[in-house]
Amino acid sequence: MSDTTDSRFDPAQADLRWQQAWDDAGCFHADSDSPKPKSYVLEMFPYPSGHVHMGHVRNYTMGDVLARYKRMRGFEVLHPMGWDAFGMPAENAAMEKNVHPGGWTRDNIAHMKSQLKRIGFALDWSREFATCDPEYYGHEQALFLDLFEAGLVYRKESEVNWDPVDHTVLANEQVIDGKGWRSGAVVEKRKLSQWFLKITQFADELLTGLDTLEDWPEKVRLMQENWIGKSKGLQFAFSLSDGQLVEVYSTRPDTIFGASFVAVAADHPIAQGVAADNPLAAAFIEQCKRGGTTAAELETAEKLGFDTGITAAHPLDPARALPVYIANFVLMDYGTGAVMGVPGHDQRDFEFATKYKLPIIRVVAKSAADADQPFGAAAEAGDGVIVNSGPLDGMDVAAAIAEVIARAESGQWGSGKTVWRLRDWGVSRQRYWGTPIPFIHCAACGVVPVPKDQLPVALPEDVDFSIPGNPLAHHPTWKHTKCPGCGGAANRETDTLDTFVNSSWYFLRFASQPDDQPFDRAEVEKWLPVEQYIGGIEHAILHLLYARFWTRALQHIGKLGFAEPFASLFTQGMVTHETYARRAPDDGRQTFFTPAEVDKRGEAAVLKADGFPVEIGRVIKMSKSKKNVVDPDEIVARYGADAVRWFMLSDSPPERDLPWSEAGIEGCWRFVQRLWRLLGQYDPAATGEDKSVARKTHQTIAACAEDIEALSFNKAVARIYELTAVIEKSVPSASRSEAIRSLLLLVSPMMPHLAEEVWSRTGQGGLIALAPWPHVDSALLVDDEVTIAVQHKGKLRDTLTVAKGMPGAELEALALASEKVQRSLDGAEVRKVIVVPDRLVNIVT
RNA sequence: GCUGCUGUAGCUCAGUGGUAGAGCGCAUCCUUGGUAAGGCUGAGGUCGAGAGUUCAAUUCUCUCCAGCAGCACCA
Repeated sequence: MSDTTDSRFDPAQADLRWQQAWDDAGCFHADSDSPKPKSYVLEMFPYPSGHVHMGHVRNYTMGDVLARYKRMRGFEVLHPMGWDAFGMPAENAAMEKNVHPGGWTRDNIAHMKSQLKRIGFALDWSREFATCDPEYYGHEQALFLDLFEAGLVYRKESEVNWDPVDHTVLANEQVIDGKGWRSGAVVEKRKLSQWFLKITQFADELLTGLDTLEDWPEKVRLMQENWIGKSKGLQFAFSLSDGQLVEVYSTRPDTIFGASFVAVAADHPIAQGVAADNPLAAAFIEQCKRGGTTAAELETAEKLGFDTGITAAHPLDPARALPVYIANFVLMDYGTGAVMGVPGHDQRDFEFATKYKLPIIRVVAKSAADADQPFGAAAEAGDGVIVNSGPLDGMDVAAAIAEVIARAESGQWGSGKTVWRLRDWGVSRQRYWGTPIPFIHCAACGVVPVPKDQLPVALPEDVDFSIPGNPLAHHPTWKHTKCPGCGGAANRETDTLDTFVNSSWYFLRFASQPDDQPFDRAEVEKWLPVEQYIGGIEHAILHLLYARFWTRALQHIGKLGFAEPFASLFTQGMVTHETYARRAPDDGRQTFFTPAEVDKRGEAAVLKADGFPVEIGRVIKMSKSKKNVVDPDEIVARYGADAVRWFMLSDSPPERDLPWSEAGIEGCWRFVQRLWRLLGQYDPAATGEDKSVARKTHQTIAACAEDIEALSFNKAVARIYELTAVIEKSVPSASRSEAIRSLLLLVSPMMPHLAEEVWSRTGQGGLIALAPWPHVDSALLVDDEVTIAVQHKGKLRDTLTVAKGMPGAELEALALASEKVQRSLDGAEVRKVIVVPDRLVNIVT
């Protein structure tokens, strides 16, 4: 019966053979001209750090299962791979190991590619590229020039976040708690001329566009919404006693009659002006600047102010003069850098007013009768009716806001304004290993774009990393060139582009890669938008917002016909592992050990080297510093690609973290072998029907399809376990053989090597990678017999097995006739019987 | 502080207005020619807590508790 003579599946033999067979057959080559419906499955491309880690394996396994499944369903699938190859680590390696960033990156790519191939991913490697390829970044330079012509690129002097360790500028979002996201160094402020992309021009579109992204996680949409940070309010000016004007912004102009002071930021011009001839004010400003910026420090920081002695006239009650303070809690870079203080209805203002004994005026109350209710220990920021506000009294908050804005506009002392938290995207980096910004600085002509026929502006190969700062800037010859305008001597721009620019359009280049332009619009539009994009939640804001912006910008200049690149987004969880450590007895510092150095004995663990116990710590994301990493190469070498792939899909829902464990991978390995034995029993000659097996088979096929389409791989896995158990317990029949064949097809996207091996040994033609998904007989999806629960006093007393659809009256009679039920009733009077057909009978006494 | 997510077997998770499930782990036993293994059987649950709606709530509603994540002097 069995054609599989080997008693065990040997991945070391099979994996490589089938990977070669797929390559030879060109199975995963995506044909842009195919008449089939198209599906673009994309995982976020990796940075070539040198090693594939478990997080990559999980990410790419998910995409791979989906891609293989889609192909089985008759789609022409684009599932590409490439390399996000520019960035700091290559330069760090260059400095530390005295290698060239390009060579280091190329070596890493070669190694990681071989690792990915060993896991058997169904990728179209013919479309592979690295963002450090001059062809790629040359096209990127061309796109950058296009955006420049469209007015979406500009240069301005701005205060920047300077990382003193990396010697580079950081975007706001790359500064975390005042420190560089990569170096961890405390960031300094510097003024530099920088290149910017006008992302703010699309702020509203990027915000409203989120509503169209129904297949994105709610969480990610919310994070982007917060990041864009739209707020509506009134911007207006106070006339000051010294003759100046100060602009303030408020989202609650309805509370304007509750204002009891004006506060400006320490670096506001008014504050600077006061400080110029008041040493006390200058000292206070210095004190503000020393204040910490971490969340914890801000939480506990006391609200502090300095009374400038200046007063501001209230625009709706000119008799009132409000004191003007310099305050440590007002930020210069949001709104106008100055606020009106309304202590009654803003917690910060409340704390400030309490400290400096300023009036706290109630202007919003539960009802008009509560107009003089005293405040408790906090401000009241909620809704209500306006009181103590002259012409606004009796209005609700929304009406009062509209009224104040209308009065400000007609009185010409202010106007309604929308303020965004989002800033333009500073893309200049003072580094070597990035896309050179294609501009030339000419003393006569100014800043001139490099003509497109001179692209790419290629990086020089000979660079010196021994001097701190930008190697491009101190290269002896590279920057010297001729001005395209006047032909005179000129200098190249030595800044390079933020690497997030590289990843803002790579998904377009995967779809179409002509030599003479970045992409062909028609071809891109055949594939895009990406049907399913999969990656880590850490890119929820930066990469995904930039890619959305870039796509919209290209649409804006007529290069694309769609606005959103990723129709559906999935953010997968991390791969985690427990940690093993010992604490030094003197200072309590932890020394961590790798899983390989440790022997687990039940709940405890000992160090192999000395046999003494180690502490088992929390289950956290695999990281080098905690040494809780498992190397995919070793695991694949021991268990083969399929067991690892299976582990990545089973147990945890894909959006949640997946705890790696030795026991887990062992279980997967055993299941691979169990399947091997079962699938080898395929016998096309068997006869006879087994309805329950047939039913289970078709139910599983239908459910697995739904699960895979919803990316609920763990559910599909659970159903495959169930079907496996059912088939194992069945006796030979045609139904059983069909079940085995279906099971083989169901597992083939997840365990492709095992599946090919069985497919070939059981004499089925061709490659299973190209076979269609099994057909579902919908007649077999419903059971024709059902089990009915019989309850009395809320407890189960008996079950009945009856034909599906039996009428309620018959069920009731059968239930009451049950011996077990009669025993439970014990002669009690039946008051009511609830019958739910095909489900249960409940007898109430 | 605000927002979101999650609480079901020892672990990781399915599931449902009506009989509480799977895999792993654990225990007993069998096999020792599928053997760095295979199999039988079994134990194990206040479905986070409380209240409400209902004949019936793990499921629906409300309140609370715990854990995780993101955001945050954003005016």
